[in-house]
Amino acid sequence: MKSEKRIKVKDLMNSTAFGSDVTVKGWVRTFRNNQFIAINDGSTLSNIQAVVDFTTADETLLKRLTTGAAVSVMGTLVESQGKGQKVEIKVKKLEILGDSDAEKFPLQPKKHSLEFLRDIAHLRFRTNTFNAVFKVRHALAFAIHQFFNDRGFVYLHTPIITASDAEGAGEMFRVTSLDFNNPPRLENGEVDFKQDFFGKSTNLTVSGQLEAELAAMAFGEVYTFGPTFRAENSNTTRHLAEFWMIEPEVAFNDLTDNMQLAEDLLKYVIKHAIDTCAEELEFLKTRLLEEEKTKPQDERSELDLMAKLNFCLENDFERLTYTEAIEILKHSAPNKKKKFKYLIDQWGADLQSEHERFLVEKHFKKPVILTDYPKGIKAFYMRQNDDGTTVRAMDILFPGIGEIIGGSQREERLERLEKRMEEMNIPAEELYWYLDTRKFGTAPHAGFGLGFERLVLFVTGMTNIRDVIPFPRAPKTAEF
RNA sequence: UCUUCCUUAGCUCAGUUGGUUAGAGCAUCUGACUGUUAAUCAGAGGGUCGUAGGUUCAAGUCCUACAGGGAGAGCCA
Repeated sequence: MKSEKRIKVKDLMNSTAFGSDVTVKGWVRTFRNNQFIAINDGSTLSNIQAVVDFTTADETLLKRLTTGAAVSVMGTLVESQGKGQKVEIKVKKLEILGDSDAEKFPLQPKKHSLEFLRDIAHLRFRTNTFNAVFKVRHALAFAIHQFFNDRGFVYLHTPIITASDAEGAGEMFRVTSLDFNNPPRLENGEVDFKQDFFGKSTNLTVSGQLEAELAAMAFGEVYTFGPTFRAENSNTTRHLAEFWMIEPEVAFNDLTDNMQLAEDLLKYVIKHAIDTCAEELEFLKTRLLEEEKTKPQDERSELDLMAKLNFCLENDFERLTYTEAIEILKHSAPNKKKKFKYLIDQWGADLQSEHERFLVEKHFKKPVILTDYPKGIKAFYMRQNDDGTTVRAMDILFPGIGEIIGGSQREERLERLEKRMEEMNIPAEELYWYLDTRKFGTAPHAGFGLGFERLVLFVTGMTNIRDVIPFPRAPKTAEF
């Protein structure tokens, strides 16, 4: 068959060019009744129905129309006689581009568990659920760039390999070209990293924030959007060893500006997903409803996916300080009845997941921004309040996800910063370049980190973070 | 890393107080039907019950260890 120009299924579904010949290429989802091929080409969740005349068609060719096979069909676009679809293709020419052995191909035209699909992540793109999830993921990524671009931010590529292990944002993955079995050693037995590729010990980045701050001190507003690596042994539905993070950093912003930027960003990208992924979100909404049917009544969410997203757009996020949150928690029913595993008794304790969930899902029932945490439980670079005990930190908590954003106004005063680094045993010499921003033209500034996969989790209504990134990297998991 | 649950056919699962040759639906194969919508109907094949030990006359079922997976926790985004 000579190569006719292929038309995407998405463009065909609403076409009224009946009688014209069209070519469609895609993958067989099902072949029914020896004559109806459901073809999906990924452009839409919908399949186009191609009808073959089995009385004249080559029987051996029809036998090869198995689930998963790649096909090219040329035929006349007609109004469907059947009820399930408006248009279909009356096939004139059928070509199998790639066979798919029905005995071995693991996907069937039926529901599969997410756990099973995770094991065949190289094939799961071919399912409706993952088609929808990754379309939404794309839309969100695109919207993030558009949001910042429209506001004059510079997209900054911060390094993936870094020599600074000073930030303390978690365990790091070492990067080396030394012979792992026989590394050069110093006289005291330690590995001699002077002989390593970079002449020093290097790791994969855990954050681009410190570098972003440097650029913010020149461009005013910058953001990063790249992969981040944490070697934590975290086995949860919301942690990955390799994930994508968005980190805006804005000069002259204070914490209030920072909160507003974060809220605006989240609302903008969710709106964009609603506007551009109507079909996908509708599918995911239904999927979630089906999934929740298997749960007991009291564990089901009150709002469906679309209602939840719209609710998020229409309401201001609840803003309160850590201290106010502690007061609410202290007097909450679960605390008094000792239902919390960790009871809130005094100021200064770190909030546990159960407390965050209570505030977001039970008390306020909407996204919550917590600010002004005790300095003891937060990073060295956060701006210290005059009370001497709290810092200008903010965490944005989402229902079902927990912390989706963590950020702060940064400590721009050199002396305060150096003192805090000393208290927290952060080696100042290694971070001389960071401290230089405070020596030369320091200015108030603020920023935050948005966990991209957590955002995708929220918008798609999926519940395991490993199902919203194509090839998840997690402890004991690096397949594909 | 901790707690807890799970592992039976390609997939999803059932399997009684331990008791003959371990079942179902879907998928696959064969045939029928031919405007179907996860097509339908008839028939067939397919399992050393996660692995290794142990208890017992007898283990899919009870015990132990290990492996893999899920959920929750910690760490965080």
